[in-house]
Amino acid sequence: MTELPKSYDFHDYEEKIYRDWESKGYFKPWNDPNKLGFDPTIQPFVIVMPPPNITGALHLGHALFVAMEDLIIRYHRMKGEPTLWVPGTDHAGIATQLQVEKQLAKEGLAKADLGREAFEQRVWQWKEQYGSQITQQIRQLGASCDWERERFTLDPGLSRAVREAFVRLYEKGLIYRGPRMINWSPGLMTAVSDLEVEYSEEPGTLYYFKYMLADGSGEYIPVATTRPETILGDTAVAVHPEDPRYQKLVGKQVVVPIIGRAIPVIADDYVEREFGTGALKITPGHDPHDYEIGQRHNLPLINILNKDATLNENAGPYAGLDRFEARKKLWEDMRAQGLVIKEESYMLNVPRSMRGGEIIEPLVSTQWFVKMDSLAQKAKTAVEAGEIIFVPERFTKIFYNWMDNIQDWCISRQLWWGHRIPVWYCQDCGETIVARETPTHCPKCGSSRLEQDPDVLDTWFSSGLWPFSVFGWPDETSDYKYFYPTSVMETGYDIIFFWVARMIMDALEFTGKAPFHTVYLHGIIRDENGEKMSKTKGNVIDPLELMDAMGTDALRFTLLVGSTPGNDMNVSAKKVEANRNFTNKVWNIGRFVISAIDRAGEKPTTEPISTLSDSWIWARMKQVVNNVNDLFENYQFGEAGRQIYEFLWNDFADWYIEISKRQLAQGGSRAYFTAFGLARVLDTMLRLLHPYTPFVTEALWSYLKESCIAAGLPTEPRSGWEEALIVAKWPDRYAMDNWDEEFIKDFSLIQEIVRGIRNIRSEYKIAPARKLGAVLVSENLQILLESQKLVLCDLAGLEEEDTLIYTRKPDDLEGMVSLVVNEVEVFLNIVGRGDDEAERARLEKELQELESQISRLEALLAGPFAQKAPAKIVDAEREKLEGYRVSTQKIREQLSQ
RNA sequence: GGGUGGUUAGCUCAGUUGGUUAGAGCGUUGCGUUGACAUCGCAAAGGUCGUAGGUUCGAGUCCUAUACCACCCACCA
Repeated sequence: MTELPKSYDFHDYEEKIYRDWESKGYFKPWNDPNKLGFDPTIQPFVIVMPPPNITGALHLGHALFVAMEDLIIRYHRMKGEPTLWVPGTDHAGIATQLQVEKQLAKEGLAKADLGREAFEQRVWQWKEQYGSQITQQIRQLGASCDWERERFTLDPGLSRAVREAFVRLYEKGLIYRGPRMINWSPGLMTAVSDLEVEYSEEPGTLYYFKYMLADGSGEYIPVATTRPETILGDTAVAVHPEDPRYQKLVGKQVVVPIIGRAIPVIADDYVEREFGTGALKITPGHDPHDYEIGQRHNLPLINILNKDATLNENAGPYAGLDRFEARKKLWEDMRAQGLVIKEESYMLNVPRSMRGGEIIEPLVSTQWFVKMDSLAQKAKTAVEAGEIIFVPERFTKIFYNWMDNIQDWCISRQLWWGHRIPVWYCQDCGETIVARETPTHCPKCGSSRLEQDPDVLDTWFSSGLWPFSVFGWPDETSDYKYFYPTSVMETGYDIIFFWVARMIMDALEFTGKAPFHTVYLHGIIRDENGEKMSKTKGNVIDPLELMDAMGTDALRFTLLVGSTPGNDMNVSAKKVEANRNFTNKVWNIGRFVISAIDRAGEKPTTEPISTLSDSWIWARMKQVVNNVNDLFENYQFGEAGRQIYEFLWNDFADWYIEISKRQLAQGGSRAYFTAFGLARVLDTMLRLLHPYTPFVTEALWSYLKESCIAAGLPTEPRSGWEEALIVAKWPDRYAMDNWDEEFIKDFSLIQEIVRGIRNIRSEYKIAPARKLGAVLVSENLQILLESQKLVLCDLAGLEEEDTLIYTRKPDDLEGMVSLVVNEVEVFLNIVGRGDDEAERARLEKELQELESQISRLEALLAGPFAQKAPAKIVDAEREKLEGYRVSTQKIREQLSQ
């Protein structure tokens, strides 16, 4: 006998259940290449977890992907596939370095005080201390991943993979080093990639000024700029070749304000004649377009910025000033010299660093780059060939678009935390050595004076290798051979370019295989008003708090059911609360079922004929199982969850359990088989629900199992109880029989009658406890009604002895309240009901509604619909019309009495 | 400038081969402790599915145009 507490207290179960799962090894694939009896022919199901940053405290975005992946993993595990989910964390170069620098700052230290080695050590310390926090929180979410295979992007093995990848790309000529225009982050003091720059619209100024001709004629070319300080780096002024205003000036020299350098006027058709003054100052050192123009015209390139965005010695009198100070000062000086024409307010698109938020400066710098076009084309081809599909599909186009316009990727970062670039420079002969392992001497001159490139690689360089580096690549390990390529990549659409695209390119390049066959993309989580959550807005919802207050299952269910693939999702505590109620509902369904089983008694020798209710709930359950299977195969987890929820609450709890109470009270074989039926439905539904709410289902299922065994209930068609729900068999599709539909149809009629009677009771304010007498009349359904009399009485509050069922209307119905459901007439004996007028009005209203439906259907069936629509659809409408007609006629009769 | 998503009940959202009275949760209103559940039950109110055209026997669902919101890509000084 199991007595469960009245409400589900998740605190009692979550931690314990998780520990139990893990200790029993359920998170590990049952078919493992490192174990005896391994069968390589069985296809595994594999997900590699998008590694969260070690800096991260768990946020709802993590909670969403963990819940989603865990759902997919649990589903496949229950289907019996060897299932592996590889967890891990990312070293997150910039983010982590900043975090540690912040910590140092509190001690009054800068990283330079420590020096590189000590600083790196400090970061490792930090990682030891805080890096496990996030994985601990992921456990709390119920993630059933194989923690023995946990990886970190800076692990020795994965670092080796990074060097291997770098060297291979270099040897193929796909990695090169050179001066290029890059995005420089003065705050972070490093180069960043194009993807790490965000543009924000901000009000600013367009400055108009004079570029005086060098010939002293006093003539000038008017030029406009948004960044006056870059004037100091100008090496030409460009005009459109066919611009009549300036044509004659092409080839002449003009003078750079203040510093007096003479530069040429050139012609280039990049210049738009209509924009600004039609003349463009060219700063090849600090503008991507100017850089290209400079290349075309062989212009010199002047860098005016230091790494911290102060001006350097090329800025003459402004050297040492911050870029914005210099802008102000220079403009004042130019005004004093009469070079200023005007200022105009102007909407700027300011490039800002995604991380630090400060303004990015484009400048020319020597960095390492990956040549992308050939990699991208290969990736695109693979997707076109269907080797990888995106869910939802629309992201395929976005993917192609990026691949077609891809730029080379700047991969070097001027940071200390990350994968050091595996390149050494000979201090004697200047040779560049690119190697997998640290070289001892220069292969060219033999010198041992080698210095490694000080830079590290973009964090995403190692992330791109993740799907295979976690399995030991470049070694052909047994894990790599069995588990790679993986199955599904589940992640947010916001990192398609950063990560998904690069994984695909890298995998094809290095392993020759697509790294996964499906990319499932989820959306971004927002607050209840659709705004992005941010600390400054103060609208951040902490998943840990939610879990603590409402339970992990409630949070998971909310995230899983509230989202549609690829769409953003608004989350509020209210929603989680609603699902907390659902977990409690499930708990109480279990509580009821288990107590029924405990009282089931001895197995009787004969099995009674199933009631309509029994057949109905079973048929409905089969429908749900089949739907859920279909939906899962199409990644429609939200809809599947909703159907499970609806079935459990609205069909099973609200109707069937209520009905079962009477069946249980009847005792004997009826009670026994009712309990058995309850157990079977609950067992099946817990299986379906488990991937969503693993804890409450696991807890309940073990009680259910215990009770069933104690009661000696059979488990067929299964041969016995599994060890635990997490490894229990997933419900396969059922074959639906045509009588299933009949059960559902018949039962719906009973439901409609019950609802109709309840409705009237409510209208007439009849106390729920008060039983009513009733007369039911139906020519054709009398047998069905008779068989369901008890159900009707129980659910609609009718007095059993005063409830009569006829095929013909008796005469003594005077003064009873009536209603019509299809061809069934119901007369309720309501003493002390309202006046006849009100009753008349009610019937007339109903009649009106029916008549409008009838005329609608008559018109429909008289039109071309009858000829053109499929016969099945037309017949259904005809049948409906017939039903309405019968009902109308009955109401008319009642009105005429 | 190019592209994507959204616009459905007071609020937050479902609605995948177009099928004919459009669904849920929350909120609202009225009743209520029958052998699990007040984290509950019963009943009810509430929507011309952004707008305008079109295709079709039939459109929330497909096509065209358009408005507004959000986002992505590109970045004309």
